[in-house]
Amino acid sequence: MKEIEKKLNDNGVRPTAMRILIYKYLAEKEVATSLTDIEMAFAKADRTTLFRTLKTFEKQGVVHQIDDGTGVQKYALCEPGCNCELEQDLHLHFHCNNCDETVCLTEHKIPHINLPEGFVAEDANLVLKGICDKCSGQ
Amino acid sequence: MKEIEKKLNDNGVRPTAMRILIYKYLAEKEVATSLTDIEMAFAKADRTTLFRTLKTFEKQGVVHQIDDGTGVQKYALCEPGCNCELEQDLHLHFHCNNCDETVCLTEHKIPHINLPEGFVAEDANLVLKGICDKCSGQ
DNA sequence: CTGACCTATGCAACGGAAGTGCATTTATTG
DNA sequence: CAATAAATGCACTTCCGTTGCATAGGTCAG
Repeated sequence: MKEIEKKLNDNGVRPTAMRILIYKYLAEKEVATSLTDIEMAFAKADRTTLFRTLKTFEKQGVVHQIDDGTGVQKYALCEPGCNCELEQDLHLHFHCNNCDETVCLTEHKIPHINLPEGFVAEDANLVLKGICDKCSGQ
Repeated sequence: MKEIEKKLNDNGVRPTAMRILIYKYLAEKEVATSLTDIEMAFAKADRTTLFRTLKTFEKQGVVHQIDDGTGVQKYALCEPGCNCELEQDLHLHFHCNNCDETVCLTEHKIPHINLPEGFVAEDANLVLKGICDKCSGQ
């Protein structure tokens, strides 16, 4: 518990009870999580609070946002030392068509792409879809 | 005009007046187009009709859907000979943060990625964001 | 030609999700 | 303890995708 408080403090986020719980939830879940997921888990909490908590986490580099093509924004904790905004740190995400879960493949960076003249890339998003390790093992 | 009719027929889409107009609009626009874009251009037409037309086009391989991370579904005409569903035909898309337009880079295929054991990729989506050729020239 | 039929179109409404404004509570600091 | 700032909760809006149902319009068999 204390580590979470410290982690949040280090990122400039005031460690309120709610925020610690949300952080803990994200840490245990280990897959990309939507606002609605969190809402289900914390039925008492207000959607707005959860929404703003995630936005705060994102701004302060605690989580990064993931667009996995489902049309729902998801979030996952940043790895220690993760610099989401830097192009070389962009890892890819895998969305399982079977269990509908999305995971970060932090070891797999997005390869560099040679663009046509005039195009300047600042950011990239790569999502692979298919069957994940848990589902393919069945 | 006749070519469009033929093209639609060849793809198993009945070439109604509306559909020909929509096809023409997409062809002239040359960038990924949202339902709302089309709605603006055809103020008299009903949103549902446009929506269903796009879905029909998609199913019949006339257009492919693009998720450029803006949270809005977009569509673009398939190139002749494009097999959107095949993995080797997956090209990448470029979203300009300045003019907000998304273009297909049909020449640039998504590079093959080696996934961890147990992961089976069936589909992929790569979106680069930055400044496009038109905007960087200014 | 005509009626039966299928398809396309139009209208209305729903539902999910992101987002905002404002009031209230909780925490921090002088 | 008072003053201030930050976090939380409630209500509401907007946007977009989507569906159900009724109608119009083209197609085809008899």
